[in-house]
Amino acid sequence: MNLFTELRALVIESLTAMVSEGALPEGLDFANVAVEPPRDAAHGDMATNAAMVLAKPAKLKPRDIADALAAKLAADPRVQSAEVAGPGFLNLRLTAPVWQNIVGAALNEGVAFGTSKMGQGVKINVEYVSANPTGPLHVGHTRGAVFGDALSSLLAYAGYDVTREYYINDGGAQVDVLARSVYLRYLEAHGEAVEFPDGTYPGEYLIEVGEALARTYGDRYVNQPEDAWLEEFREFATAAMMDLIREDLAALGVSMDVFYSEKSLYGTGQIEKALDRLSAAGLIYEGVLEPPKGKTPEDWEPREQTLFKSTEHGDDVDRPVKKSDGSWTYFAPDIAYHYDKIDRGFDQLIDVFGADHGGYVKRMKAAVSALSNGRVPLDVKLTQLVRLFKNGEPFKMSKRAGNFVTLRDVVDQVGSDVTRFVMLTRKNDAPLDFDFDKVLEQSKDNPVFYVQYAHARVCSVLRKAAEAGIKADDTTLAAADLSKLDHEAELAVARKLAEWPRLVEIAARTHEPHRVAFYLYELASDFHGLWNRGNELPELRFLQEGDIATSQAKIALARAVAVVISAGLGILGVTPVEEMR
RNA sequence: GCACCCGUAGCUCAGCUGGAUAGAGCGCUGCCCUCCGAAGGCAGAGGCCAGAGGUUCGAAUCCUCUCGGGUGCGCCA
Repeated sequence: MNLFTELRALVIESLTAMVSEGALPEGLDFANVAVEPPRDAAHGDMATNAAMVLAKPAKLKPRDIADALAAKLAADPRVQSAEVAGPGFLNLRLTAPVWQNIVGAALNEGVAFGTSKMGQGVKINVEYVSANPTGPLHVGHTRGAVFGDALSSLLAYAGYDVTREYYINDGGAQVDVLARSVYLRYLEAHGEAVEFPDGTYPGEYLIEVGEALARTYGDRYVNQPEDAWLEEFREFATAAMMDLIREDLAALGVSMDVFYSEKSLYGTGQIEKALDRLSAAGLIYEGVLEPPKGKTPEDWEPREQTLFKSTEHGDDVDRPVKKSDGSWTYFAPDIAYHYDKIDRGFDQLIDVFGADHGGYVKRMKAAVSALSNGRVPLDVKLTQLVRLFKNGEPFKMSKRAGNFVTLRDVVDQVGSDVTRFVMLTRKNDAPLDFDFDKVLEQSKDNPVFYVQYAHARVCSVLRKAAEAGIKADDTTLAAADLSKLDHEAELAVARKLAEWPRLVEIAARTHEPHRVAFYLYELASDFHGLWNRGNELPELRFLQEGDIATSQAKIALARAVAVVISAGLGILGVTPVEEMR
């Protein structure tokens, strides 16, 4: 239940009535009429820009429209007052029952309070992580994983039909490198001394893969030429790495709906099919690319290649789909992969990439635009790097994986919940500082703790209520006499709760799950503020001795806060705690 | 050279399809708390939103340019 949507409907209804009464001309477009919380709470509960937006097309003064609209709105039982202010804003104050009902709605609807029909069941595919299957996930992947997962949950909460997908890059040269690397570990398992030349993966995580190969194949491939074992080792190692990656993801609480293999695109005609499609649109040609100005590679020489005319769809230069030896570039299977997503009927696509793939965005959008005739929008979200700290010092770790900090290193140290929350308290395109000590600190300075503490406090109230023999299940609380929530400080918290459904829609529309984390922090802050005021004003305490009805109303408010925190943390993939330890 | 992202308080960062006097935390200053709701609380100072133009009723937000930082730029994915 989105109160802002409801009030906007009231405003539109009133405007429509004004048109039929002749107070406004026919044919006005109300699309830009908004009902939002004012920046300054002193202005009221909600504000609408209707008069300012309509003044020009209606050829009327903003204040005249505002005055007439105010009179209409004031007649609604939900509206306590409607005042014209500033350049033509209409500030609304709503009656206390409106806010009290929000508390009841949160309790009745539970964590579904805040779900939206905005998505209308639109099929949306979110591709994230998609790390090469050559080793364990590192910190950069962790951020992408958390972001993609939270975004997916957010979109599902907002009414979209979401598919979470991982693209396995198992078709390129890097899996051959992987195979050669495990071959060395395989030899090592047979007691040979090996060295890892440049261009191989020296990480210790391959030792057990080599041992497993030794168990499976015995010494059959020792001192055999590469073409004898390469394919088998590649399959084996890739499968092992994907198992590893799945475990890493599971440790973070991420589970994918689809793992899509790049390799599965080869030899099935799918790549050809996608390129034929582009070709039919006249977007494939043989040509020679100009060298990039200012940074010409040493070995640059003009070369004719098969090119995709991505410039027709917004890219800066056309992009090659075939290498000079006639094999596909990495871009070709990616085109086919995205074509397949379109084929599977997705209405919208989202790709989550690391920031180092930023240069890839335009060509991918161009491909999707061309392949879907502009029907399917692709949004590419780039996640910036994570800087690790410990005690304020830059942090490096490098034993198991070679030279990078793994997802496991992070999750094992601070836990999945903390990792996820911290990584979502920053916009995806802003770099993130992650301090192993600070994120575990139990103080107000730590947003993770602060939000969890608010939830725990509510649980504490519920435990105390039980001890006092006060019935406080959600059904009972929802039916409590909420009109007893009449203190301004309590209504302020209810107002914050009313923002939740609206925030969900904004965050989903902008594909920005960090907004959820910031909202939860604000809600927790308001709740802690109310709690603290109970120190000075005993009547604001949640348990009122000897007054069960009032206690239940106040507990209802607290519980509603916990419900929304649970819902929000659920989107972020964080478990709300019942007590702090 | 070109493209993309970023530039907001001393620091780290929010800021809604453009809305009113630009917010939060940390730090700083002051006050309060002698355990029973203080793993603190209240208040205050602190800003040319990198800069300059433009769009309009109105710009941190949209457009153009400049400066500064990051990332990327044909047979690596």
